[in-house]
Amino acid sequence: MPGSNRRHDPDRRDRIIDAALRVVRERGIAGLTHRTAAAAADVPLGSTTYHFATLDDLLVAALRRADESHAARAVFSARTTGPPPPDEDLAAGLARLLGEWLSGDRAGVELEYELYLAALRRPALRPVAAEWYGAVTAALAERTDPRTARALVAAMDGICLRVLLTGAPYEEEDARQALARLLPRG
Amino acid sequence: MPGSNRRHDPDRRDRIIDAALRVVRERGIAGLTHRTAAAAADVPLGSTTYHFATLDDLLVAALRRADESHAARAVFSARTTGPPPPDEDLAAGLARLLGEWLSGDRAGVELEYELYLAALRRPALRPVAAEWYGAVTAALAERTDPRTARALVAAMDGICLRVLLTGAPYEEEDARQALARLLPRG
Amino acid sequence: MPGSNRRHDPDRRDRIIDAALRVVRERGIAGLTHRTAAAAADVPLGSTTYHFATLDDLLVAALRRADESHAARAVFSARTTGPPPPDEDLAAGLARLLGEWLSGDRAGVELEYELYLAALRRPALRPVAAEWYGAVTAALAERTDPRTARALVAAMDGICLRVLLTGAPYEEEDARQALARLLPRG
Amino acid sequence: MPGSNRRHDPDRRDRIIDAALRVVRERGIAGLTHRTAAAAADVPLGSTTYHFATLDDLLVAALRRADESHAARAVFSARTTGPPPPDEDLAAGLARLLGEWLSGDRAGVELEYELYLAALRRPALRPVAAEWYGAVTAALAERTDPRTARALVAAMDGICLRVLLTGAPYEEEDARQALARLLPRG
DNA sequence: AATGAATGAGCATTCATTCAT
DNA sequence: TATGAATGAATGCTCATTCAT
Repeated sequence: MPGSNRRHDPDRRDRIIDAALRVVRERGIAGLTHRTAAAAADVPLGSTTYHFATLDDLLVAALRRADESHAARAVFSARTTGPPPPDEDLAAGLARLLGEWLSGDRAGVELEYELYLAALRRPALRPVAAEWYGAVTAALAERTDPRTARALVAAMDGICLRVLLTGAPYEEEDARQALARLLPRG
Repeated sequence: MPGSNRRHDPDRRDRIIDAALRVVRERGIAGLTHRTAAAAADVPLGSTTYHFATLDDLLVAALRRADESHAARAVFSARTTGPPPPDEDLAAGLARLLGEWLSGDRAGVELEYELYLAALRRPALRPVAAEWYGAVTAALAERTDPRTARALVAAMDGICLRVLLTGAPYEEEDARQALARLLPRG
Repeated sequence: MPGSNRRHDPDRRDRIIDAALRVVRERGIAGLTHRTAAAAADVPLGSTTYHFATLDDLLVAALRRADESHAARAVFSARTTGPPPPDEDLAAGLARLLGEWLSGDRAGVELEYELYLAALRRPALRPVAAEWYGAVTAALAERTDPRTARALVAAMDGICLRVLLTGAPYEEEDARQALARLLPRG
Repeated sequence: MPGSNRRHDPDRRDRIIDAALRVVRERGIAGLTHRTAAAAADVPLGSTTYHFATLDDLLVAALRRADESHAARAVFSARTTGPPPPDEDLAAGLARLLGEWLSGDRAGVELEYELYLAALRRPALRPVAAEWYGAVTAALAERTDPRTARALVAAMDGICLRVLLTGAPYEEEDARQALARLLPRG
């Protein structure tokens, strides 16, 4: 069986990280262990402990990668840069964006939020959370002033949180109106 | 040997909940197990599993109690009921309240937020989170309309989250201004 | 709430036994505990331990009741007594009977066999097993001689066992032929 | 301290299986746990869970080994292959074989039957039971046709079952006569 | 007579980590 | 360099039984 035991496997480390992200997506951070990562990556247990001596090492690597490929961030950038769509204002655009995000891949939404919220208890993750917050705020600041951008991000965060934590439905018109109020009055 | 084994202990359930809150405060939700709760409450392991068949049951009880004894809620009520303080508007009051809360017992703040955020991945906690959200919103609605109250709560949630997750300092004036914008325009 | 706490409940013991049988049917003997019986009977745990001090007491009572209401036994009697059906011989009738039994309520079949086989390791159940064996043999002996009846019962037992233990399909024609060979040659 | 902890122990898996068989022999399947197996094999608990992730895995291995080393099977082969003993026919040989088996190591007989019968409620064991059934039937089929072999095995199973479950004595002459009837009539 | 509370023992299983190869 | 084997600790949870009421 040629190739059955891949002795030289330079991508293995990367594949373990991807597998770890998959595990967190499906079973939460609490479900990430050396074993679950090894199983998801289809590598021996010893391989995960070899490449990531402790679980924290693996978690940090996973978060870093999640940050890089963060879907929401890309979407944010695409939507909030460039000339504004002619027929909708910023508040309506953001409200619609939230609606699309929340009604899309829910597992992905939860994955991103869980990683983000994990910073509450893991100081090591705070720089990553701060980076993400800064990136989103900066993207929004291109369409308004920085202070307003921070307020918008906070409000959007709180709105999403309510949906995700209480199971309440997302009310796009409510969100649009709240975000609109936060904009500077011409 | 009378009294050597306290078979009759009517407050035991309550003491276990308190112990669970202490454990979560000090070691996070991940540190809460039947065993750690039993040790913290100084009761046998079987006692925790008897009163709370699953860990989720214990977590729900803990979150509910945290809500009940939530300092912030009491303060909310005190601040938002009765005639408004003459020399400060609602936005300034809420911004000051957040500042006091965030600069007070930080471990307590993290405890409450961690329990609240845990609902993201634990559906059993969602009804409790929803209750809490509803109670806070209702308290605020007495000073404004319900839709505005929801927007205020979301914004405050998002503002706190940023402080807690990124380590950024709390900017009371920023918060005041954002909350003020959310109020209906006279 | 009238009747909500039924203080005097003379059928409770009986209901617990019925519940125990239901538990064994669904989860096997290994699944029968004071707790599962209490839950199935919708009575407090203390009620099961009160009426049946040990689990064995409950198990014995359950087996006795199963024996009484043994469906297969009734069917056997109905089929093997009275004048023989004109157009089928004894072997064909028994083979058909087995087929009907095995293709009917499989949980019931497994319940009965599990209780029966439990006598292997529980001497207390052997008299019950012996009684059942004797009853079936006696019913068959009315249509042939006792020695042949015992052989028929043994063969039927072995045939069922193969189906139940290996998952092999029941082959009625094979069974009919084997049973026919066991009959005395005219 | 060389040798103080035997990290390298290539036979450990085998010893655990043997220990499991010993446990089942003495305390029944219900008495087989990871812990009892570990204690009987004089290995740490983790060693049993490492080699057999679930109890069913251990049970399957035990049943397979019991089958392999099944004394009866060896005897079967010896008795049923080669030229038939001149002075006894197949039925008499099998009846004698059963008698020897049932009057020999009774704990061993019960061990094997208990493992075999456990397939009734444990689907994981069914393939092993089917293998065993097939092997015995194939051995017998060398002395007669397959259909007759299956009938003989079923009858022998039923005969043994009656002895084991009801405590009735084994009647070799009855058995011989029943098995003889099952043979094809020349 | 009946039962809620209690508890120590035990369960299968998972785990991070170590170690010999 | 890589990994199968190993292990002690811990996990959530179930249990039969006891006991005070």
